[in-house]
Amino acid sequence: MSEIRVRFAPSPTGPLHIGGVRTALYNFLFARQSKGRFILRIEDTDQKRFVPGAEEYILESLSWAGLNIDEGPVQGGPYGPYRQSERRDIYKKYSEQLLKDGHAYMAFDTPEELEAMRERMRKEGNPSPQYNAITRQYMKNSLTLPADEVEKRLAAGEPYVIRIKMPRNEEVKVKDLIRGWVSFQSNQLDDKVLVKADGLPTYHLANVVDDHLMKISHVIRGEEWLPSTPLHVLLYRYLGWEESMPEFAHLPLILRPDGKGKLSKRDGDRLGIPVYPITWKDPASGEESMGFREKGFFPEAFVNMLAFLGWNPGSDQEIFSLDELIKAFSIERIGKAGARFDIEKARWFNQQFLKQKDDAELASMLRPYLEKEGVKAEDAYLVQVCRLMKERAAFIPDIYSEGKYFFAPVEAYDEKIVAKKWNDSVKPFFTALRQRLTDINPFEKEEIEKAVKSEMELKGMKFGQVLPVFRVMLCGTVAGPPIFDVAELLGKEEVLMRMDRFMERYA
RNA sequence: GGCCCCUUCGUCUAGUGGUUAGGACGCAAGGUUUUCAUCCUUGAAACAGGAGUUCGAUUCUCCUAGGGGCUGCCA
Repeated sequence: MSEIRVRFAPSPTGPLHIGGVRTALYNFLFARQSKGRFILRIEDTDQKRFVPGAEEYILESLSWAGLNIDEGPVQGGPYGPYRQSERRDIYKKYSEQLLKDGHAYMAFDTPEELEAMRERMRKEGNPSPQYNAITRQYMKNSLTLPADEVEKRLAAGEPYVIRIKMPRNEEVKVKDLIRGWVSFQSNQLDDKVLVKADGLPTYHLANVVDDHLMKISHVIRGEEWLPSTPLHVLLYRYLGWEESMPEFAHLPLILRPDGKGKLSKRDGDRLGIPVYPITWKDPASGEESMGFREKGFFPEAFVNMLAFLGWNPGSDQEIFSLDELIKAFSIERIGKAGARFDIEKARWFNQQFLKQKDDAELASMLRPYLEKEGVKAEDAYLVQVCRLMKERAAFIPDIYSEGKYFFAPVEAYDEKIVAKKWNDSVKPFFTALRQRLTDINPFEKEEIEKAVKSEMELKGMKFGQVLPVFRVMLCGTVAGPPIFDVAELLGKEEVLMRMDRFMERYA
């Protein structure tokens, strides 16, 4: 069996969204499990849509997700260059071959003329006019123009495009690994532009030529490409490569969480959910869209979540490391239907990974967030905070946002609890407790608990009367880790200060 | 509009010509926890509709509906 070689071929027209990352992921998993090669090819044949920084963004996103590239523009490889704009000359040879063999022709129609033709046909009731076997007869191309006229135009340097000459009445069958055989009628297809007036190929030609030259064995891409696959099959045939044509697998799309349509940037803005792997700042508008990374997602969780959007292992296991995914992945188990992205499930995945991390690791991951907030804390202290908070967090930043009281004095007290529980019968209790705590050395949770309990007994009070108040004094809220743990970690001095502050305020 | 793809709980999905249609997220209830969270238990929740094939269809076929994609000198 020949080597498995797959490619991820984005165009650098903006940030990758999670559908793109998932496509990259499936390619990557397939390559790794079959000991094949994972190739990155930048499809930048449309210079008009080039967005600065997009290629770097793609690279960084893949790298963050742990999808290491074997061959690509940065790492090179035996079939480079891996940027289509640098392969200009390569395509020329093949477009000329198609021309020579009569499978393609030159068309001199200006964009205006094309638009006029379409407008005319729309008026005649054709909602999507095509440049095809019928209409090409009325257009300016090397099929309709006299040979000398063509020569003249060429000599004059008149711009032209090269179009495929779509055959009539042919059935073109596409074998898709996910959907089985899909067949198309060539009459329904149009004479797609293969080479643009600027001399660069369109996706269709470049993609077929490169996949062949780069010895791609499997084309795993989004479902939006299925309708143009018959065109690609024809191109392989006309170029004489049908025997070694890659296998195709068209992935179902990722749909938006609510409503209709596929996931888009607007959904992210509207629903406050990330749609990009890492934060993207639009160079034109300066607008920033937050990424999964910046939201606090672990790359492992992100990848795990993504893998399950359209694929499943056929077992009950849901938590997978990248290596486990590589072992378990199979194209056969990719679903056919579009998958709706669910932020709640994504959150759950992240929480599962967070729970697995040890306290020190969490602490070092939390550190950058604290620095951003201007919060200082000792390493050992941070580790302890993580130990107490990790059961309560789904994301690293939650450890801070849900546990600010570990790093700063309480700003706001839960007034409902204060109103309900802070009364004249508990006030003396805390005055006495404060005194008892003063004498505890070392200030450890068992001793603190003992002090609280014995004072409770003395005053004949119940946990429910006392503990919520103690908690609000120290944390401001009734939610949080076991209160004696919190007290110990805060330390005697801080605990006493917070008690004083509270009692003064609500005296 | 045309072409193509798709359709199991709200969501991600498993599954089979005869099953109590399974799991996960979320939701609800209960338990554990002095709180919150975790954890445990339980519950509600689905085969789009209609024909046909069949002793029997969620499963196979067709039709309908719904959803999605494509329909550019974009990818």
